[in-house]
Amino acid sequence: MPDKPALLLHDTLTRRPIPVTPADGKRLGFYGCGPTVYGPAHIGNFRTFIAQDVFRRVVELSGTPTLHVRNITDVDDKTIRDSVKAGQSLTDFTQHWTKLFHLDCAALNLLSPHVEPKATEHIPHQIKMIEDLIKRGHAYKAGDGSVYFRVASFADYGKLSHLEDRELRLGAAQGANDSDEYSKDALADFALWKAHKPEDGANAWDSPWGRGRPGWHLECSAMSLEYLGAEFDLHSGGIDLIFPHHENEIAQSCCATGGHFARHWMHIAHLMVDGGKMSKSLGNLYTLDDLKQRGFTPAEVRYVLVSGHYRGPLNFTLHSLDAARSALANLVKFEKVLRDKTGIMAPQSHDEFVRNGNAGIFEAAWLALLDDLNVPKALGCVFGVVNSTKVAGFSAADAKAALGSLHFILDAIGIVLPEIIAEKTVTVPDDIQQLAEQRWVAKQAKNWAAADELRKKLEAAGWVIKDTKDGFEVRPK
RNA sequence: GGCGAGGUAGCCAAGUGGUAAGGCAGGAGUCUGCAAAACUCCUAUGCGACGGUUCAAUUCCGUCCCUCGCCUCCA
Repeated sequence: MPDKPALLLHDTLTRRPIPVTPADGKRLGFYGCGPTVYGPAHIGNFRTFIAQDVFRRVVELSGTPTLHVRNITDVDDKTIRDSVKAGQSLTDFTQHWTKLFHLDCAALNLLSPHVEPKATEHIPHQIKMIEDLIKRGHAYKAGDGSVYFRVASFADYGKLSHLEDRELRLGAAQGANDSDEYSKDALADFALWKAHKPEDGANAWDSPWGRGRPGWHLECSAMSLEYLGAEFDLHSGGIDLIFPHHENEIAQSCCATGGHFARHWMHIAHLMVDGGKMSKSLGNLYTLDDLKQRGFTPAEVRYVLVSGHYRGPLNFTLHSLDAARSALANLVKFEKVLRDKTGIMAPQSHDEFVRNGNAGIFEAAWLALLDDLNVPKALGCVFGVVNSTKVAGFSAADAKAALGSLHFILDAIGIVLPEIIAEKTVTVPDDIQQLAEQRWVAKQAKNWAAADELRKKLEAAGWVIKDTKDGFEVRPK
């Protein structure tokens, strides 16, 4: 592949754009922190997963295969608490929400990770890592049977989040009585293994330190090691995970393996709603189902979530979904005009266009994607091309090339055009059809008053008439 | 208090040391009996405020105001 430009991606650690390349020169291994499955994921969660999805698509379309690992967190305080509340086993409870998560992912056109490991299925891996950390002097067992990571033992701690002298701040940040933390040597130390507590119920595993369960951060370290190795190409997640989650992962992994862990860090900014933060109490925390119930499609939701740069906050509003619908409709129209020009009547397989595709007339949009995944700029470029392209002068071959390029760029962003509305068959009730025909007759007779009267009647019934060259169409309003 | 992100038209949102992409919404026109569609065109002397550097700043620097995130288990 001659001089394919690599994706330039901002790196959280060095705070500058760095070309994304696989260390082994073949396949790019990356880990994305997945959901904690204790309820429906909200659109803020999906903003992150969609950004990771676009990342993967761009890398793959630029010619580099990926190995995508995204975990399922199926054991932590909340999953335990809520499964107990629901009277279900932890497994049943988390499987339920995992299933729903997968449905949402599919609806939003997210590529499935190649590996999707669950925390509960990697307890031995996590125990092994704790043992290594104790052996190397980075962890210690506390009086209550919990095991903690000794932050002071890792000189690079804080490098990712750029937090300095954290110890000094901890007094202020720490709640007055945190009974969970009494046995730690230092406030900054964090749990690798949490000793069993009564409220954990049956959710405990045997370990060299007694029954208990792994700490949250550990699963990602253990599972990334298992599937990607001690060092891998990129790690990503929501911006809020920088500290402490990713900082702790780095500490654990580097100290346990002696490797350097992730080479590149990508973090996605938060989604805001109506100019403010999303929160349950404000009633502005939307799930995909919420929006579907309001009549919006997952494609529209994806369009909105992708329409702001991943490193900046994005303001979500219901109105933006309306805007997305119109914008998508315009893309559909453009696509149809091109398709008509090619003479291809039936919708072709999306893959067929993409497979041999290249950015072509959408080169500028593709370059925007390669420059730190600038999707909003790319979309601007796409519409610029759509507006300025005179398809009328195209040959069938031109149209086919343009069609392939359009699908290539849309595929990179993960946009799937909705079914063309005009092609949907709608059953028109007989009485409506009759009225429409009466109007047509009146129109032919140039009886405008009667024709308009009938049009009004139809509109009142919820139907709209559109005259065409040599006939008319009746459609639901 | 520390670290970070951001404040660009009615709404959403790119971008640049040389005079503001794109989407939505809105407006005008052509064409249609009307309507729809289609096509054409228009819509920020302005980029939070105030200073500074510069021939030139929305873009660089400084101060300030506001919003949002993180500061031990929130994407």
